[in-house]
Amino acid sequence: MELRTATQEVREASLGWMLKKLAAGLDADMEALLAPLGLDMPSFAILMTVLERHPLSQAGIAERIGIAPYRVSRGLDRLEGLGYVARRPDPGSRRSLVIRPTEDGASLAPRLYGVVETVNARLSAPLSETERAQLTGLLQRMVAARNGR
Amino acid sequence: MELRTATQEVREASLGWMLKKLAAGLDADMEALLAPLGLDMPSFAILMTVLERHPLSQAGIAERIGIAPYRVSRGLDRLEGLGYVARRPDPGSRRSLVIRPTEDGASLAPRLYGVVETVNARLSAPLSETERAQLTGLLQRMVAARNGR
DNA sequence: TATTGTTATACTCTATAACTATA
DNA sequence: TATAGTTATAGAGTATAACAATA
Repeated sequence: MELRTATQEVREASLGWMLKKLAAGLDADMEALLAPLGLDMPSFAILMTVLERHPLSQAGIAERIGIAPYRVSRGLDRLEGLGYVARRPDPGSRRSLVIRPTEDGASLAPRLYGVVETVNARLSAPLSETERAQLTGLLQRMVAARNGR
Repeated sequence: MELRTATQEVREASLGWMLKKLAAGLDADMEALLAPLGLDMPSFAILMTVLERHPLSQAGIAERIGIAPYRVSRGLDRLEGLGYVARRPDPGSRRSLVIRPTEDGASLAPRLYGVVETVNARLSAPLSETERAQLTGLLQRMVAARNGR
């Protein structure tokens, strides 16, 4: 009985368990907010990257986000269908394409940042400003440590 | 240019982005540690629950973990095949089964907690004891707030 | 021969609901 | 009629690698 209670705490109070729980809730929130824009998570990530870093090749997008090229291809199909980005021939190489946002895509930017902010605000609602900054700092160091391995 | 830098920060320094990043790395770590035991994530969650809370029906497991009954069924197939749990008839109802850990399953407990601890230690390696406690407290409140909605 | 981008294929995961047997 | 558990089926998402065009 004592063991059971202890292990219960080990798991449900563990950093990992809470992190996963929060990340799962976050995904659900994101998807709900993105659906009205016609976006899913991959196309959202691609569109954000294009807005931030254009001009980019598809290979460049794949590398930056860390997803496979074929997924960029599909994501761009969707984004192009929605009129948010354009694939244009690269003057420098006929086997490359240059991806840029359209005007519609660029004008969507504020709503996309709005999604990010909404989701983060909801997440950190129970925290004070100070605590939120604290949390951000701690997480940043954890992410940095992970990337550095 | 100014906009681009700003939005870059908005996204990559956002709580959500970091949370997802850390949770993804955690999953990879977990899977790597569980594979040698013959477990995947669902069967691990089920086994932990059985160890903590037995005796349980399958419906009880499903409800506690928050997964569909058919997934419990499949997870138990795996766990039973490994000899970690046993499905026994419920004396009180012939349509119910009582799930209990076998001796092998029970003796696996320390290794399972070890997995949880390893993963959490790795995650919080860049933090001091104080910071880790701080982080745990903040996350607990965030999880509680989410559950309470 | 290597690279860009696309597509076809297969594989895994998940969900829905159909099914058996109990109650 | 409703419930516990299982299974069949279909659907989404993912990865692998084969492909055409270009360098």
